[in-house]
Amino acid sequence: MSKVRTRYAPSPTGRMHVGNLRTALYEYLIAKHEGGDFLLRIEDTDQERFVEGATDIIYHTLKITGLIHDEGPDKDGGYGPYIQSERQAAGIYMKYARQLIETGEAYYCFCTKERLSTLKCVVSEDGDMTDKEEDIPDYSDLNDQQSGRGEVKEIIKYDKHCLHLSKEEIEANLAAGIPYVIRQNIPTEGTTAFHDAVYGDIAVDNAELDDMILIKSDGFPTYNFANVVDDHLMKITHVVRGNEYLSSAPKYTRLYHAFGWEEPIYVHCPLITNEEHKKLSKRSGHSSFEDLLEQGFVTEAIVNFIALLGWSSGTNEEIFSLEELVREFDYHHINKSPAVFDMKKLKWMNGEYIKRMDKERYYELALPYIREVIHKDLDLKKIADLVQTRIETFLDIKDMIDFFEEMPDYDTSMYNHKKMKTDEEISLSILKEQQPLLEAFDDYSIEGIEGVIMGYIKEKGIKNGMGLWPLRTAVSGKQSTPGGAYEIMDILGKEESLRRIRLAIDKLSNRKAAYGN
RNA sequence: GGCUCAUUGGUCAAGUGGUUAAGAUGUGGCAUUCUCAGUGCUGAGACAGGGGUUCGACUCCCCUAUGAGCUGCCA
Repeated sequence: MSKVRTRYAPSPTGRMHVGNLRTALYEYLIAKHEGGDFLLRIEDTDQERFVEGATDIIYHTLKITGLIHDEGPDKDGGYGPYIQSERQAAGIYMKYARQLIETGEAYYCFCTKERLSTLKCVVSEDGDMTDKEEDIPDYSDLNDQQSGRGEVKEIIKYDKHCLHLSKEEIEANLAAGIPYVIRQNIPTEGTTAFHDAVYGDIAVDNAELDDMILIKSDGFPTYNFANVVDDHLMKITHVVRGNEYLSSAPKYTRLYHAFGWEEPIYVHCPLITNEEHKKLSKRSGHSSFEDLLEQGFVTEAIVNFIALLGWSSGTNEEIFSLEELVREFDYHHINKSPAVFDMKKLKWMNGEYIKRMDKERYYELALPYIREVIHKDLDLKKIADLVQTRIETFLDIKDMIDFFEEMPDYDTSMYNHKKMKTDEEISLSILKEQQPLLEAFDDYSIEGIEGVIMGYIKEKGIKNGMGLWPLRTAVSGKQSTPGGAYEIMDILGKEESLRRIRLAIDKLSNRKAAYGN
């Protein structure tokens, strides 16, 4: 069996959609699981949608996720060029298109858009005929279209008008420089069948298939054509792509047959949807890898999570490093039904990764978020340690530690706590008693403070909670904090801790005065 | 509208004719801890519906329903 070769073939149109990232992941895993090669091919045949800088995003994403390609524009493996616009310039696609014309599998089409629009029309609900052109949604943001074609009742296929042009007419048109496209000639009868590794055998009536355009009037190939040609030329063994391509797969099959090429193994992946079970869109706010990074997720967790969207190891294990995924991944276990991108579970998984992260890397990632909140001269690493086991994303840090920077304005009712058997009254007297003890010593380490406070609690014979709840509340002003009173005071230091305790005493005293008891 | 695909707890999912239908996440409770988080224990929660085939169907077939994707000189 020949060496496994897979390819990731994104078009540089912006951010890296998580669906595409998962496709890249699966392609990488399939190749690496078998010791094969993973290639990168840039599909920039749509000049209108090309976005400056998008290729950099692709390179960068593959790099930081660890999906390292063996061949690509920057790594020649002998099958280049790896950028379709360059391949186009080299005349590759036109050459193969002409070959198809020779054999009658394709033909020139000189139809104008106007003529085509009379063919393809839209009948709206009320029966009005509208020009289809007007109804074409903004495809640059197709994902956000909720029902761009909701009213489409009927679309008529291309009528093969130009298939019947005589050789002379074609020559004359070409000579006259009339714009043309090259279309695939699909038989009107019979069926086309193909096999997909995930979905099994699928057959479609040829009558359903449109004569799709292979070469556009600007001379560029369409995705449909370039993909087939390049996959063959680059000896791709497993073609992995999203489920949205399943319907067009028969056309690709016809192309392979037309060329007499062997078909690759198709692996169509289930769709990734949002909570509403719709294709993940920009509106959901987390459709791209970059969105996720901005939301405080770590790359390993993202990779791990999306690997599990449509695939399962069959074991009870869910946390996998990329290396483990390479070892475990078997594309035969990819499942068919669409998967909802569940942020809740991603958050959980991200938390797991943060907890397991070694200190050095964790500090590197967390410190920037801490610096956003803390400007005082505090031990930021200690603060980071406190939240490492408590956050799910780095964005959680802010709300958790803001009280270190500035004492929040809190209500004294917070001192009422049934379980701790404490209220404002009790808290006030406890704080008043603890204050001088805390004034009188200088070792503000966790152990030092613990020694003093525990000594006090023992002496008074009260429960830990009763002795600690008022203190923690006083120094934090928060219902809940990462870590306890000792840890907080250790970070705050003697001066600030006592300042806050005095503040609390004042606050409680004033309240007492106000209520007159 | 047509075509294609899908349908196991809220979500991700295991399961390939005989199971008490895993596990995870989320969610409820209890315990522990000065709070939170964590940890431990524990609870609730699923085979879309209807017909077949079969001794037996979550598993196979058909129909229905629902959902999704495609239906572009976009990928």
